[in-house]
Amino acid sequence: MPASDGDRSRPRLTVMRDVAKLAGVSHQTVSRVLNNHPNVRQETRLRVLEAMQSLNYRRNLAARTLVTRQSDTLGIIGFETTLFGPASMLYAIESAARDAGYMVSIASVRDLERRHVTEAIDRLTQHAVDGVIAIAPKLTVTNALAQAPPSLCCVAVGGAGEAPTVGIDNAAGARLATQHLLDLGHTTVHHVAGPADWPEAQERVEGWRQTLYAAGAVVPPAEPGWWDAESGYARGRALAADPRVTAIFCANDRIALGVLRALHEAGRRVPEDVSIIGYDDMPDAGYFLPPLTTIHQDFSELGRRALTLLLEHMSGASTTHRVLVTPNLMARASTAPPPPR
Amino acid sequence: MPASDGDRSRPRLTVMRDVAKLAGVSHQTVSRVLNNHPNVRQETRLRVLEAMQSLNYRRNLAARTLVTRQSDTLGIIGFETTLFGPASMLYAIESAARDAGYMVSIASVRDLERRHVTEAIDRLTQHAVDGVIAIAPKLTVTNALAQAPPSLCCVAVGGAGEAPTVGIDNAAGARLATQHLLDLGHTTVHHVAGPADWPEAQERVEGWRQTLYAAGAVVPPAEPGWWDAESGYARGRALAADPRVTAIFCANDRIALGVLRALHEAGRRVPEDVSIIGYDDMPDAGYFLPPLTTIHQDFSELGRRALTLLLEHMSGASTTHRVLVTPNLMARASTAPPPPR
DNA sequence: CTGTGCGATGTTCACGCTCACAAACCGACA
DNA sequence: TGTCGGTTTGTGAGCGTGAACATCGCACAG
Repeated sequence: MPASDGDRSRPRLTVMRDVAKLAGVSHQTVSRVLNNHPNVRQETRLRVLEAMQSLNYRRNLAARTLVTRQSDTLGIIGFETTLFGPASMLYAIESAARDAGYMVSIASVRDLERRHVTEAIDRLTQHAVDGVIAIAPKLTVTNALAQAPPSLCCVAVGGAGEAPTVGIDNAAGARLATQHLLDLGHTTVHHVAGPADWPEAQERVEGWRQTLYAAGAVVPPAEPGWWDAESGYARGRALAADPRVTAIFCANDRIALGVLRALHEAGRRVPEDVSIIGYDDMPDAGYFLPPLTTIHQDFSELGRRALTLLLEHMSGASTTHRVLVTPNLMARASTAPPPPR
Repeated sequence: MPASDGDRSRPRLTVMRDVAKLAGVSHQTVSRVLNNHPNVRQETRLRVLEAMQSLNYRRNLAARTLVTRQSDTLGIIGFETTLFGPASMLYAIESAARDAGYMVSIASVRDLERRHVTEAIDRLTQHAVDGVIAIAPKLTVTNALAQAPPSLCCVAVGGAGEAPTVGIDNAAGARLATQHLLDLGHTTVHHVAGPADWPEAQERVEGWRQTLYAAGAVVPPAEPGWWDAESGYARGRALAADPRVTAIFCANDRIALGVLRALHEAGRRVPEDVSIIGYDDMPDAGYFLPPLTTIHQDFSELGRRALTLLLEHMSGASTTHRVLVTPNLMARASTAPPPPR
């Protein structure tokens, strides 16, 4: 003989109706309590809350999403998230999102071909995210973002382009770095740049160039490279061989590490012979040989700002297009006045 | 006068019924096509697919989740994901998950108090994830995991504990490192350990100790510290002051960086006077001064294994409890035979 | 010619929730 | 006492999908 029906294969989880029955109200009242609707008598509310607690009730978000069409979930499009910068942004965004009551889904992109970005947006859309933040250091991304369905709010972090953007003020950081070296007495500053197709790298080049120009200093050529120590080492060797080089601004700390090694091998001391300044203030930059002067960026602030901007756009309350976070200088031992000539 | 009803506030998105109508079938047939049900005539299938394409139909996953109780989403509990190791694991897991058709939601944990971990599990549960992978370098996490609702499959990455675990074989890595130094002729090897409450750090201590013991070498004391260069620097100064120290195994590369600096300041050359070996092979370890010999870990492999294990457990096909990935040695310039006495 | 079995398709219901609307209730005031 | 404005609560419908069951057509054996 069959047992009482209803307990088939599925475990039969606690739903609103159960809470309602226990509290002696309708399911709608439970819903009201859950959504903090004002028109619920205090006593009723308490009874419902108690019932929820004793049944260990959790509302089914899928059902909620089905009817409200919003998921309280944000999508993040990630790129190169094993690097310190992007990883920090990711973390910062996630933290801010959580504090704002959002869940975060992540869609990493192996390379920045537009196709892959579009596909990532697609996956996120299908999972009904309410908005998207893209860690988007290249133009392809921000532009692909602009082509997302108009109902989907997107914000780009880092880089530049058509979509609303939040970023570190790279030009300002580069100016800070360059000016610091000029102020120490160097007649000019060399630059080891990042990749040419990354806006962040270009903005740093720009800030560096402007500062030199404004100071009436010679602007040496700056050939681009990749973001790693290997690239810094390769170009550092060339710079080390040139005795006129007394100050080098590196597009990031990893590049600086490579340059440091190249100078060391060439027998040029830092900072006595050559001053080096990096960018990022990655962990342990203070323990390089010598400790690296660098530009510090507040990634948590960046994440918070990105989230705020996204929420503003989602609620239609803002049309701000670009938000910049100001970086600051961390002076350490790798910079000093130039050697007496 | 009111316009035709149905187009109220909400944009009225394309649903199965629309596709069905266009293809001249019932919505259920559309559902069958979508789920690759075998019993659909080829011709019908094509007609439906065509209709889906022309309407740009995407199925509503919330509705699907509501009825199937599964979301094709995995949860990741992240800790310290701005560090290289965890960030790499995160990325690797996400990649593997995507290839397996899963979306990934992330819940970062600021600190590893059990309370916070439980809370993270809670958030993920509420969002109906099908399973959880925790980046869990401390016991609190794996144990909290074991307390998750039994219906929720959890796998821990890194560390050890009650839940099924995937990790790098830290003891093996430590043996590799220690043996490498012994083989070079050092009479014993000192160790700068990681935090005492991190299993990964303890396993490294254990592997180091075993190797020394097996070789009949003196086992020096190894006081624990944190994972960063500052900690390495502090303990490096003490070691640098002891002329008997000729070989140091550091629990990770960042610690090694700090030790390197301490030795440098004390005027002890690496590797001529002292050999140093790290752990992690973080990016640019090959550009330290000197390039760091270290233990390399394959994080992608780790991520893939973690996902595989989780899926196996979810399908009930496996009871494997612990999976280990073998690390290998990256010999670079920071290790050499001891100085002649 | 009828019955049987199977593949292809349609019908109906349930998933758990929110929304719109209706009903009940309460005090106030003419 | 009746009506009115407001608050509190209940009822029913519908969100888009998948599962169970019903139906239909057809081939083939008896």
